[in-house]
Amino acid sequence: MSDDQLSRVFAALADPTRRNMVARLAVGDATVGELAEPHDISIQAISKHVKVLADAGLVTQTRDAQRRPCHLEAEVFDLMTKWIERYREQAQQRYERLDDVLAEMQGLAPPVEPRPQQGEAS
Amino acid sequence: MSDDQLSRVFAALADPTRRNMVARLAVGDATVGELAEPHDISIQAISKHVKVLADAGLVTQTRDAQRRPCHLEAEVFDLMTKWIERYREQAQQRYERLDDVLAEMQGLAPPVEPRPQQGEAS
DNA sequence: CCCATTATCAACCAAACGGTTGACAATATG
DNA sequence: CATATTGTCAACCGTTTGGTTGATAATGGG
Repeated sequence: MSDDQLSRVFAALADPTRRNMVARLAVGDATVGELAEPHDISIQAISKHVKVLADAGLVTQTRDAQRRPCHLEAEVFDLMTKWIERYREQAQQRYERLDDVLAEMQGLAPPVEPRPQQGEAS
Repeated sequence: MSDDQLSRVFAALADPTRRNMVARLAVGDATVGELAEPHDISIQAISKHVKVLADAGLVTQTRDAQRRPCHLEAEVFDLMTKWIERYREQAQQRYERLDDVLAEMQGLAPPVEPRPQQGEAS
């Protein structure tokens, strides 16, 4: 997967409206109009969202008369998950090693200040 | 995980510079300056990227003299992966059911027409 | 053939984004 | 204390994003 497509996939899923559409499409294929129904925005806006999802490779469209049924492509999810797992695992492993270090330190050197502070309460 | 944070996490990872920083942090904690080094942009820009990652919960910062070491939080990855898996699985299952249907259709009359009616999921 | 339905294209707009530069806060050290 | 180091804040700027409305394409039904 190209870096560029990965960016497009993450960006596509960063919008709650589009995540809703993905959730709907996971249930079954749907036309643009059907995707629009639960939302309070114009069908043109939904059409644009579909285009974003399609450009990311998350959705494909076919034709059925005037309708353009949208279909969710499961493959892209796998590729994205792989990227995530790669770094999650590394970080997790480092964390577990840290646990070992902390366990070893118990009863030895003075304990590290547990929560050294967080500047902002964002 | 709130819808809002999920949006922030996906948005944070949609930027290649930030994904690079995550990759670097997966290897080990790093200061803002260290994170900036491989990139050709100002340290202020990097500082902003760190803030985006922190707001998404992907990174925490502590203090060490003038330095602000950044630490990758593995937990958030799990939560994101869970969201993804939920829909990937549904789509995959539908795909497999479609295979069944196609197999069944060979030499048979079509069963009930699947009516993709409204089905909202958050 | 005309018209209703469905979706896209085009132009526009406000807000957010990713970058810049300049100022300054926080801290260690000569 | 003066200064160097490290990072953040603030203001600004061009581009992208997510929405709008209006026009138009594509198609099927009466």
